[in-house]
Amino acid sequence: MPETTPVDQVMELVSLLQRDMAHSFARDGLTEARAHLLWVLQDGPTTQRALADALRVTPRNITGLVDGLVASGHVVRRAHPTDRRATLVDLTEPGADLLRSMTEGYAEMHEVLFGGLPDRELAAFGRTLGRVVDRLRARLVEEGIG
Amino acid sequence: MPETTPVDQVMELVSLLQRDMAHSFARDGLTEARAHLLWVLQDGPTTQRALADALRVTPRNITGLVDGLVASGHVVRRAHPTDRRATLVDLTEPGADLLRSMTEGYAEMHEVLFGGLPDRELAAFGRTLGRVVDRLRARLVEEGIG
DNA sequence: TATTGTTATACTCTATAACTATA
DNA sequence: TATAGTTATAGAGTATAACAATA
Repeated sequence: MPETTPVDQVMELVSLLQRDMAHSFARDGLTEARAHLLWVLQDGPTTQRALADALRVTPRNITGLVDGLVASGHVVRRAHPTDRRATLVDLTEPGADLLRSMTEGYAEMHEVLFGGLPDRELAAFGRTLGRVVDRLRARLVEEGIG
Repeated sequence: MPETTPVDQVMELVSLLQRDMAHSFARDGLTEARAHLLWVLQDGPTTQRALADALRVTPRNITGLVDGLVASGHVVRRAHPTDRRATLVDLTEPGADLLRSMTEGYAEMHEVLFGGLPDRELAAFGRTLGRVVDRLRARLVEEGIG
């Protein structure tokens, strides 16, 4: 019988989580990339340049994603108050509503994944996971994908 | 200061792992979708229909992915021995070599993520992760994404 | 000179629908 | 009738390169 390794478990987690999120986004009429952009707008109006950095894609991409979100009524482009080259992307009222529901969904994820787990078990899990994430981050830096 | 929750940690893990894998695949001249297809071929020659089910995409997609992998010399199409409608996709020698190196990379991932961790800690982590994965799987079934 | 965002172009992944060959 | 895979068509995400406006 094929044994399940911790690495298998992690990969399975990634796969399931991706499917779950893609499903949620689709239900909201969003793609993953657009949902990601909306998520970044939590921090307030943002230039397209900053969005490109946050999403790790080219500025050209942001143009397309923002175009889509403008068409769907979730965001608007506004003039930057001091830099006339730059454009600020900001949430509309419906966009802010959607982001709120996304935030609620994110909070509920804690209950879905960990609800009812003993505090000690959850704490231990978090400690180990923290180490794993740190190792992975270090590896990316090593590989120059920092 | 913004507190890091276990859900944040999980999301960070997913994000980092995706970047790491995309980087590895790109280094091998593969996209994520093509790497996934190659991975499925571990189990031997496979019909395109079975690949479509495994990758959860439409048969039309498999045509495109296989076309790409044929062009890059990683796989070949072969006649199905008994069903003349079906096509078997099989690894070439270079494709098998690449898959071997992917398998090695997968095995090394254990060392990257968990190397040097005490057995007890790793075992506890695996137990909790198993529960979390089960919960997530149950949720997908509930949502009808089974 | 450097930066911001756009137009132009191209590639990949994805989907649906219609079709052919076969079962 | 149903299934396997293709052609046709379309939309979304991604990239590079060239460009205009502004810093």
